[in-house]
Amino acid sequence: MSPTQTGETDVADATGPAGGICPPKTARGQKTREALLRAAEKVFGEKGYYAASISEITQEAKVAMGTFYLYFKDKEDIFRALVAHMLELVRAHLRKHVAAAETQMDAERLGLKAFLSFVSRHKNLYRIVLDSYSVDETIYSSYFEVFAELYSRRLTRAEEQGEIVPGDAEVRAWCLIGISNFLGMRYARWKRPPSMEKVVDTAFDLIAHGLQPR
Amino acid sequence: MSPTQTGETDVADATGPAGGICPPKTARGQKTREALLRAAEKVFGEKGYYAASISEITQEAKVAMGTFYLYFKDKEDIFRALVAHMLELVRAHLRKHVAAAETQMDAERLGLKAFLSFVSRHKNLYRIVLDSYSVDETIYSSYFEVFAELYSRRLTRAEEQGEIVPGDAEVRAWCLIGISNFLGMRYARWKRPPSMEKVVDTAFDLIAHGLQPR
Amino acid sequence: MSPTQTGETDVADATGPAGGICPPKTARGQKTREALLRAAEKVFGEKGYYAASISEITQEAKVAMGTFYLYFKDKEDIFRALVAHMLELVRAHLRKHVAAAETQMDAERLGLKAFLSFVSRHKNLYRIVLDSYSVDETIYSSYFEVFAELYSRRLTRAEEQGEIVPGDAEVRAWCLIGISNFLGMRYARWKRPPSMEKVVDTAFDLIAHGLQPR
Amino acid sequence: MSPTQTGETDVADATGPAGGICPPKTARGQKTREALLRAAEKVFGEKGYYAASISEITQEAKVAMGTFYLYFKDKEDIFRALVAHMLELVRAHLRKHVAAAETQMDAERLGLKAFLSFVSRHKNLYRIVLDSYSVDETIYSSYFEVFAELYSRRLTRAEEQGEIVPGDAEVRAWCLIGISNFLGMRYARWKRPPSMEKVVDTAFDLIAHGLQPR
DNA sequence: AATGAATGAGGGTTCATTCAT
DNA sequence: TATGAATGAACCCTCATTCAT
Repeated sequence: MSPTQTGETDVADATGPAGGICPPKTARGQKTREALLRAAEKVFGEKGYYAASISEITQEAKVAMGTFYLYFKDKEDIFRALVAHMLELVRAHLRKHVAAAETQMDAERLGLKAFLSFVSRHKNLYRIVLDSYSVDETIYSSYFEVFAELYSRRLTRAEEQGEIVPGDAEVRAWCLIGISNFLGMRYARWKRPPSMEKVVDTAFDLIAHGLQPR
Repeated sequence: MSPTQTGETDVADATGPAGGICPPKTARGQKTREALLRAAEKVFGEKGYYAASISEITQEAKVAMGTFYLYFKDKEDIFRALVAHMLELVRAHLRKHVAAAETQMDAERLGLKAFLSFVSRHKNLYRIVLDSYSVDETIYSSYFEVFAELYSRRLTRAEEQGEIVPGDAEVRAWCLIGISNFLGMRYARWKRPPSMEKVVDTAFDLIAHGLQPR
Repeated sequence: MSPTQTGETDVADATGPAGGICPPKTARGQKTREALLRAAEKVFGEKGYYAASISEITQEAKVAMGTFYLYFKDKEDIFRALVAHMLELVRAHLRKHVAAAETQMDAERLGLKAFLSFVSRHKNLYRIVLDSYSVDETIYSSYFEVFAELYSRRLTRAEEQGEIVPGDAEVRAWCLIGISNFLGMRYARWKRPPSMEKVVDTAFDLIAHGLQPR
Repeated sequence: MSPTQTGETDVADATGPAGGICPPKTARGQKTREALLRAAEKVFGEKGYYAASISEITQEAKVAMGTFYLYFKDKEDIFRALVAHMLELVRAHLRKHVAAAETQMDAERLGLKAFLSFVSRHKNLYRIVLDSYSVDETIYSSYFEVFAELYSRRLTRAEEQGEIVPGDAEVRAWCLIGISNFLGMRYARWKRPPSMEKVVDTAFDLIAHGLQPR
């Protein structure tokens, strides 16, 4: 799954002799751009957006400083591209693990579990997502909005199929996001972490009974 | 409720003109320190930690740059003090509104509502709490840990009194924090915000049924 | 031997509401001034003129910052007073130890030894003397000029009394100062320091034979 | 003789835009670095280490402030490099003038003279060497240790060849350094400077007779 | 005589971005 | 396409000195 280029497309008004950043035209250029994104994930993830410097990224990617600006407009641009990229990774991961679900609530359960397994392996994702709030509140919001819509759709469907008791899908969606988000964030950092099974069971029990028809 | 001085006490070895930060010895000094904290709340809240400069804070507080360093070691120090201060505010607000509750679940409901009303009036709290993650992950964590303990205790008590079905109190606590946190964060920014009544009802319904004995 | 007040007397043009620094009139004031000088010796000696701050001195002396300016015009003023004070100490020490000498060359020998013993007990003297060069070259020069005159007079007398071969007293004086100064500076810091006896013997042998009539 | 890079090599862990100070990779970079060192010699020499500011140095070198940090870690770093550079200059000068000497004591005489001629043309060297003491005592010490070894070796050889009476070479070395150092320092600043011939003759007479076999 | 809060100019340092090659 | 030197605005922080009490 290649990284999207959200950042660049937003800046049609880019000025400058070279006419702004354009997607790489050669295979070599493609390689360089990807190396920069990979480096950005590492550096932003480890040090945070503000503590990280572009030169650290270029060093990590083993290119010269000037090269950076051939592919990204500025520091924020690469960060946006990175967040979009990470979002894609999460969604792909969830899609894969939820595919086998037979009911909406089953999907919910599998999704929760998949999410926990994802973040426990990508702890840096959190640093990046949270940093996005200080960079530009809308990046942060849009990140979660993607999930809000996903959850809303699922809840609506579940309601239609009589799996759950009727209720405001949007509010419930935010509740579910809140649950998985906090569990995910805490899971990796727990003092004495309970087994993932147990976490998922406890949380899903709450959710399932909270929503089930009565 | 006066702001705690977490930050400063950690740095007894600080060097500086006056031999490091020392608590103000006169009433005038106390006033100045508080003015700086108030200014910091405004500036950090509006612009975010990294975009804010110390000189903005001192200008807002109407003191000279150097005065800042009489009371705080650096930008991070005042930020820590501020987070601690805000945490106190939230807790005091919750304490007040939950006092009247007769059952634990009643307390849960009142607390959720109180939290939403608090954050809808202190939108800056969010920016500050989220920024704390980039400043120092542990500030962020410790902020939520306070609530985790509060919720855990309440859930344990509820379980003892037969109000809810048995289950892991810690995991459930993080679920509840996730819910109130995300609802709080979204509530102020909702496109077409539903009434707070409705949000609280929907969320509490989920929680109450999710936990109730069966 | 009380510290001289070189600094203040040089600044008759001091301006300000209080009409400049005036020597303390009360016994209490005298005490405070001396405490400041003692503190200055410690702080300047340990950290160097530029690394030391006035607040360190006032803290060491256990007085408030403002008090400093009741007794000294500024940082440089107390430093000058301190150098003058130290110079007095050295001279007094030498005077005492040289008193018993019967010949000029005997005085030379005893003086060299006394100087080494003085600096090996007052290592900070060196830091202060050398710092004086960056503060104001003339402080440094005047410090050594005192010794140059002392040596010149002694050499002239020695020559008159036939103890030594005739020669330019001033140049020789600087040679002797150079010798005692460098030995003094090195003595305390020697890797495996030879006995002071040996150092003095070796150096005096060179000097005595270098100057003796032939 | 190019300046050594003592300072920089010590700080491999330096952080910074370009990942710390690295030796210039292009001829242009080399030029700039040298311009900075030349500027530093002028500015430090004229104003002293503490009174000099980095921006003065960069202005003198006609480069932007930021450029400084491409080649030097900080003010102290360039100062160390400068001292090392000056030391090289002195040694080269001495080597050249002493080469013709036939005996060790002849070398001593030529060296003394060469040293005086050097410092009378490079008066700033003194300010720099003396300032080095306040910057870091070890710079100052290491500067003189180079000469101590040089003198020690020469004296040992002289002794072996029967040119001088036996004695502790190290103590004598410090005596000789003291002499040339103080004469050098005073020579340029003498009120009514005696001819250099006379100074050298007087001092060498003292030294030669002080050491000659008897 | 003493206090300690307040001042603010001044300097060091960083780093995103540009530019010449 | 790539390089890496150069830029300079922006900001943090220090500390000698003044001032009100």
